[in-house]
Amino acid sequence: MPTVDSRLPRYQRLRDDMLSRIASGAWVPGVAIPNEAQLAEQYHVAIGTVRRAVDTLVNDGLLERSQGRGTFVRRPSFDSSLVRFFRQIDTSGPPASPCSTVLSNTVNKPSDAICEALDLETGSPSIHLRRLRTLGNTAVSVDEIWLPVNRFAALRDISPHEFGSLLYPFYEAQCGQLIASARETLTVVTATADTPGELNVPDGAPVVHVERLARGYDGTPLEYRRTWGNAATFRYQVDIN
Amino acid sequence: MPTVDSRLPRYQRLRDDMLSRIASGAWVPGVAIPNEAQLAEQYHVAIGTVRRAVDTLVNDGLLERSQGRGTFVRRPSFDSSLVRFFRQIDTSGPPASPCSTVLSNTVNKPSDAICEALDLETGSPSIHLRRLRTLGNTAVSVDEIWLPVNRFAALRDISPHEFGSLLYPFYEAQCGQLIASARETLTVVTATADTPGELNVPDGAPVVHVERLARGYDGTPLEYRRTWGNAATFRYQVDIN
DNA sequence: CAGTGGTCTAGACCACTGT
DNA sequence: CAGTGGTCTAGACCACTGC
Repeated sequence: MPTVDSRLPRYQRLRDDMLSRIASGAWVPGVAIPNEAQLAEQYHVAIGTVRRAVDTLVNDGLLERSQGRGTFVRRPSFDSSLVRFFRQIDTSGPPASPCSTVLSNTVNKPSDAICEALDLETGSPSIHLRRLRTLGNTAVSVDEIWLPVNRFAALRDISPHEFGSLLYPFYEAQCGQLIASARETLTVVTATADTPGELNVPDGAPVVHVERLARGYDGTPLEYRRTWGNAATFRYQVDIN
Repeated sequence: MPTVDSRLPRYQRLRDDMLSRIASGAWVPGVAIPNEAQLAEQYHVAIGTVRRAVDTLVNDGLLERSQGRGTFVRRPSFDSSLVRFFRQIDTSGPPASPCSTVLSNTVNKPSDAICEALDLETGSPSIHLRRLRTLGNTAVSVDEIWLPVNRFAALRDISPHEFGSLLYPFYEAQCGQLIASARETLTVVTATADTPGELNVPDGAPVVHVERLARGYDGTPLEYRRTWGNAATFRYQVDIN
């Protein structure tokens, strides 16, 4: 057990160490981590203690167990993202599957607020994507995305139509950048001249705005995103207790 | 271990049994449940198995452990309710604490949809509360609340100003009805003549609408609620991974 | 079949709470 | 101080996966 040896419980120190292995990329999504008996031996603890540490990481969504196969680093699925709650508005036709298209890929200087969110010097250039999401024949949302050039340089030479439908696996494949978590903030605004025209909402109509800051396993901010969507297509549900 | 003895793991059967003790009121919020050694003996299992069952209920927010004191049935706090994300709009003055007032308490026949949600015969009468929530000098939201008369009869003779600021503890004290969980659905609408006038929003302005169905420990629907709030004061945040 | 995670036990010892 | 939950151990056996 390296590093600090304060009087934290062993399973927590163990958890922290396993987390750093994930963050550093030593353990990578898709391949099994060492089995419980091996971990118990490596860390000189009982197998029950290993299980407990693994439990906490499974709970946090970082690991995934599969009986008989092993324990794996999980790729975040973002199932609970707010932007998944835009629904099809024209239900007369058949249910449509969502589709997304990158409209443009440029490099520019984002606002000071965005630089700050991404931990960049104010005025630094940044990769800027615009993306349209549709459901059936109607536009549901428009994304504006900013990425730091130093980590995402490989994206500069890629033309919009070459982007995949899912961006996060694409980031991983092209730039080796893994998204681990994000914070989203929802507000409601009214459409103005600044609202992305692709949405086709009249001025004054309510628009749902979602701001997202996504981070890597080590907590570094990797992506800043703003999404606008027609409020009429938005329906969000939570269970509480 | 009463009831079914299928091939579920013991800790799950144990969990189910403890859950039914909570649902039936045999274990009540505020007083400690039997200690782990006693439970282990009662159920004829090892203490580790008891701990595991308790763990799941703690995770689900139904029990609460307190080292050295005991394990208790938890009163739900509804910290993550959507309606807690209406914020003060006039931040020039001092930060204000939220305040809520019951405006009216009547008995009437709610819409068919509401009867269905509450598992009532269509056309059954129901208790109907209207409530105003303010933050500082501004109205943040208006609630319309429906409660089945058979369980909440004691509320009929209570005049609006006698209601407490927190309704759920009030339900518990007056009617012995405990709220265990709820489902909330958020949509965005535009203000019309039907929008509660207390909100002071102009026609056409965006309004956040939250629908809530709250249930008891046994899953019975106990309260149906609709909340309207000025969208400009709404800011909702989630962490995802 | 060997290897993995899942369940369960019985017990030791620690840390915190309230009297 | 006695009583509670919190940590940790070492081992047995089961259930599932993939070869």
